[in-house]
Amino acid sequence: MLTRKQLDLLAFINKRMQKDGVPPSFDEMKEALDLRSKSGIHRLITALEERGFIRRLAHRARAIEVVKLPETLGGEATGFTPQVINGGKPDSRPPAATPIEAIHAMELPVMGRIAAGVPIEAISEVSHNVAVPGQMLRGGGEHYALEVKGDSMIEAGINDGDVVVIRETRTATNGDIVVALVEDNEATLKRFFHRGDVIALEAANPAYETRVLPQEKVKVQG
Amino acid sequence: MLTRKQLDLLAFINKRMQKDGVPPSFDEMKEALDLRSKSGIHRLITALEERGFIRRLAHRARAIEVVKLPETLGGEATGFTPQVINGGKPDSRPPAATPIEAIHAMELPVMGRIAAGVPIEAISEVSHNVAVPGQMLRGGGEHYALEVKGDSMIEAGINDGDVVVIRETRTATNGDIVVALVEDNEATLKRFFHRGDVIALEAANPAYETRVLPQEKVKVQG
DNA sequence: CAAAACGAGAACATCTATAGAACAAAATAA
DNA sequence: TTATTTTGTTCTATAGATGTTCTCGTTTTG
Repeated sequence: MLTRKQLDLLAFINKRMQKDGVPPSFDEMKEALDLRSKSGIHRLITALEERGFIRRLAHRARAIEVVKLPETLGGEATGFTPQVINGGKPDSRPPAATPIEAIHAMELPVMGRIAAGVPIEAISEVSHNVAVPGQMLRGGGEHYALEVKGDSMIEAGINDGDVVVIRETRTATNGDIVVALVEDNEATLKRFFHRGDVIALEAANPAYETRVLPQEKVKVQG
Repeated sequence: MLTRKQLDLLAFINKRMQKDGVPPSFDEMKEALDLRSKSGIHRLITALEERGFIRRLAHRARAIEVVKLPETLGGEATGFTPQVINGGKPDSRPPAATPIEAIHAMELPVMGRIAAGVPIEAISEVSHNVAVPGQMLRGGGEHYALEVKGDSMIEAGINDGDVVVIRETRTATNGDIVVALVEDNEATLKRFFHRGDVIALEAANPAYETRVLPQEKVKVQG
């Protein structure tokens, strides 16, 4: 797939990206490959682009991005034996090279933990961030993330330790799973129901009871 | 992808966002990069926007948002253990050789559906892609995604309709959740146990039985 | 509302970077 | 070996990146 020089160059670019965060210029690549002219680099770059290993923005300085790496540079190194599967079974192994196409994703702050079962103290500080695909952030508004403590929502597919993405809002409709602030000091993750003038917070686990609270004591947070 | 200045500016903006919660003004950026004019900043900002690293509202003060960070600034935090279902041994490949760790998210092909309960036909074609945060992909190797059909793994947090991320491998240790190919024509998602010279595939749902099969009839796929 | 803060962008100069033609030598494949 | 591809070089033309100064609207805020 790649010639020696092309591989060398790709390895160099990749190394520089890892180290500096900035792709090398043609001149720097020239130095690295011990050439006396940038023109050769230009051809190698073109070849790499043509083969899909790098991507570039035309006419932009240093606008190089490594898209995939060949196996020999570390995409895959294990010694598993590729088995031949018969019977018309499509071999579903992904292509040899590792696609690392970046997509639209955002960092969301994990604000702390929230109880899915027993309410714990209200939302506290930011602990760290998680990357979340853009698709999860539809609908506008501010989003944040919480780590779930407890198992009351287990039947809704939310388990202890899961990180949930919350869209900030003050309103909810029946059946929504919401972060509710109860009496201004307990945050809890429950399913929301409006019954007359009270609000029911129901867990998705029979082991927990539904809590019914006066409207004014419940604040929907997300 | 980015030039030095662009990277510096992006890093500065990001830092300020983390610290103050408010993006810096052009003047503040000007100071930070030791320029005498905001105009240069304006151009850098434009370049960053063009490359998709920041997003802006035109004609709004400080209306800058960092959308993504290049690998090297990787705010990629720790702690979050994603519910990645992958079979296979821990992988000790050096980070530098594993580019996918550095990427925030990538598209994985959903290769089809897999039975968590009753085995269905083996893995078939690519249906679509899903975005997966880079953190789920650590450990090197090839990854792909499968949509889960059935509910046998429900107690492991894997429900009907979930999309699981699979890391391709041929080996597994006891207790791993694996995609197993049984008798070359049924793919199934189960917990893997090696018992003497037979292999047990156990569902995480009491309603399903553990299947015990001769070693040679089971092939671990991921 | 009005002053202060802020952002958009034109114009100019300087330096760096990329594009690519042209030709020769070396490596590889047929 | 011959044909083809890959490499190495030199040179030139264009274009991008950056720094600077100034001007002109808009937005924020007291």
